[in-house]
Amino acid sequence: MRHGHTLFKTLCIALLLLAHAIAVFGAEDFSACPQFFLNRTPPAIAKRPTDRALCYDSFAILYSGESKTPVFVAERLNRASIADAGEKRTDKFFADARLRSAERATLDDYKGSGFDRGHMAPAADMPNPTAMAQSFSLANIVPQAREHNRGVWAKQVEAATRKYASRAAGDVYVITGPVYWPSIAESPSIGPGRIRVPKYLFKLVYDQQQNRAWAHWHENSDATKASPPISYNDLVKRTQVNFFPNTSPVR
DNA sequence: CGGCGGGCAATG
DNA sequence: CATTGCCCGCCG
Repeated sequence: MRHGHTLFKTLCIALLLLAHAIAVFGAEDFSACPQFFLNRTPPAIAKRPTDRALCYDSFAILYSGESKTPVFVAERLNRASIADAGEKRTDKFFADARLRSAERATLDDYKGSGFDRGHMAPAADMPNPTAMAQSFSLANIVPQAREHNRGVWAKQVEAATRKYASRAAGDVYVITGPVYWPSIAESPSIGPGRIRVPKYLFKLVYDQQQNRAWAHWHENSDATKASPPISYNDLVKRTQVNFFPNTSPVR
């Protein structure tokens, strides 16, 4: 009797710990890190079987075990977070142990591929050493054309977004991600793990104070030049993702 | 031009 | 493993 009671208590504690672990790591959804999403509401998207929600200190990832890249990465930037940014880069990329080995990218996949390991949530956005280190998870990375990554994307897109957030009155919600050919399976890939190479990259920026949104849309190519942002509605049409449910931003 | 952000690769 | 040097594009 006494023994049974103790066993029951132990089981209860184990279940609570498990539930807590799932919440912390966001294994099933983004309930552990809603703060990175406008109105604490993640994009409305039909999840594929290998998609996984991952929470980090300063960003959240919906990760695809099919493409072995993010589906999207969400951040919330503001004047304070940008003021804290500027950590020294660690450059320690790593295969993310939170993902099943069959569904994660490895360092080998990118090595010698000819593509840069391009951040979706940029390292330079990160406000502290932990977040900086986490940003080098390959779950936050896509194969990106070298000169695109270091040139127009780094300056006209990433740095420009930081600059905007540093001057914004309130929070700026940013969602960055890859776009593939109509079928991921037909998309080119790198490495033994067949990491898919995006056809396009987008970065959606939303200023909550002004209810304004715009999106950078770039072909993942060394030849890509700076281009004016597209509208929120155009991005929704091109990606078929309702990024901001129940919100209608203006341009 | 130097500095910065984003990388790669060779070396100990 | 960490360090170092190098490259690139862009900005002021």
